Amino acid sequence: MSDNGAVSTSPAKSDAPLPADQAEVFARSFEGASDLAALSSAARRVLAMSAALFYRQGAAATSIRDITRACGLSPAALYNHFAGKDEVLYVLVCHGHDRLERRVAGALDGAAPDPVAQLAAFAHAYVMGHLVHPELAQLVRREYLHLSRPRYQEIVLRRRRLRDQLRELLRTGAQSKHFDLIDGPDAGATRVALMVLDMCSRTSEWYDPTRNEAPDELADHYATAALRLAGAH
Amino acid sequence: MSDNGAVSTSPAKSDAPLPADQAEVFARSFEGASDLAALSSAARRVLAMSAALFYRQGAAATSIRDITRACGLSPAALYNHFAGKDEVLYVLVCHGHDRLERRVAGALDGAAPDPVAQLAAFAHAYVMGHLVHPELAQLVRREYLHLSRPRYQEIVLRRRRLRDQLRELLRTGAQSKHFDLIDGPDAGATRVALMVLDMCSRTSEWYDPTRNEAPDELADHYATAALRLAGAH
DNA sequence: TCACTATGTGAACGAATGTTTACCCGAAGG
DNA sequence: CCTTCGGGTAAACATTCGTTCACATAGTGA
Repeated sequence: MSDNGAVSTSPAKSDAPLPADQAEVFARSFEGASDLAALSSAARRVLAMSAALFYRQGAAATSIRDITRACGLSPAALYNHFAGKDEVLYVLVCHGHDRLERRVAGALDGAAPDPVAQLAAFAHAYVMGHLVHPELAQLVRREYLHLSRPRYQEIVLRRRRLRDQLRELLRTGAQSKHFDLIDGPDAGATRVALMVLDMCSRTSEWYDPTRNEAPDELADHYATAALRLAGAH
Repeated sequence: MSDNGAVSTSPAKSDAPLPADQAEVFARSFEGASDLAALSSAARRVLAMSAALFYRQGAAATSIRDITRACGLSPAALYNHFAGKDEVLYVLVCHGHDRLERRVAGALDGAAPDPVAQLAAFAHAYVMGHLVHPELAQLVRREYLHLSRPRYQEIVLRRRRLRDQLRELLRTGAQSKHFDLIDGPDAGATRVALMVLDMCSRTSEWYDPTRNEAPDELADHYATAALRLAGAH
């Protein structure tokens, strides 16, 4: 159980924006994406509309006919651009992961090399990655579970890599006494890594730009929270 | 985005236990449930099998025929016990919430009245509620989003109540200087409440009783982590 | 001009969906 | 003994699903 009750931007609401409007929100997140640059404009429209519908009602409840109807196309037209629904979802999920991973890597590169600064940079970037396009983050997180088996496993690996990166950061930082993890450096690093990732990633579920502070302000709070969790000094 | 990569008990795996075996796991969580006591044994079998299948492949991807076939029944038999699939899911989700809410309320009652003890008790009970039957917790959390509109809203309210309880606890504790919240007592309480709930509730996603420590040991760690987040002294 | 490719269409495919209907049986109660 | 009824069935309901097929149209490069 769990969400939290902080439901503001929640799915399947009657007062939610129309799919067409929301599709544009997703389309904006496509700008400058290397993987998506090769796609035709029609394919990108299908992708954006799929994202809006997947976000609104879940990929399982969204039919190909839903997608193509919203695009003003016939169902068969989708197959000119994608092999099927699973591939559409896969492209979206990959896009979301690309964004996040690039952002985190960039932040770690740009920060001072000491563990405390690195942890703060990681948490900050990780939260930012969930707040600049919260809808995309939610979509990815909820729907990657329903990918076909091989694609699902590929995504699991990508997620695991990110977690291992954070855990290693915490472990070495604990050994050099920059952190005071609740448990030892080993078990503690794993646990705290999960705490930080879980806590930060959920921000996309309730974040509402009209009611909450600016993304980087909120990300600052989460970065200092991560330092508290790690017992940084 | 977000899960974390700590996927151990994850859904839709080929090496996952058979639905029949897993149904028994869910059935064990039904014991002593007041709401479910009135149900016939056949209804409980349907419920347990539904839980196993919902957990394994999602409620949207589980057909009534799937459920009844696994129970050795005809599709029509389900309608002797439930109004439809939505009601089956609703009963399961309510059951999960009942368990958690009762556990948290009991823990708060049994703990010392000072804010620090209350917060620790809340976090401990909240984590325990997610670890004694992690499958049920995962099921509830993933699938309540797909309930019919009115039932979905009812569940949202129940979740919000729990969050408000924790926020109030943090707010008054901050005013009495027991906590040092990152922000002021107001904005800080909301934020820290979300951090604690989000962090704790995700435990059910990766917890594996064969690889991790005992539930109450892990809950202890999360309780002290919550105290760190709140800046308790 | 001609072939080609990209992008679209309508119609159909078989399979699966949630649900309803009419019917059946075995046990409990008067 | 006969009725009632909870719990079960088979069969059919109208939809919807993802996908494929044969075909149309438009622009492009040779």
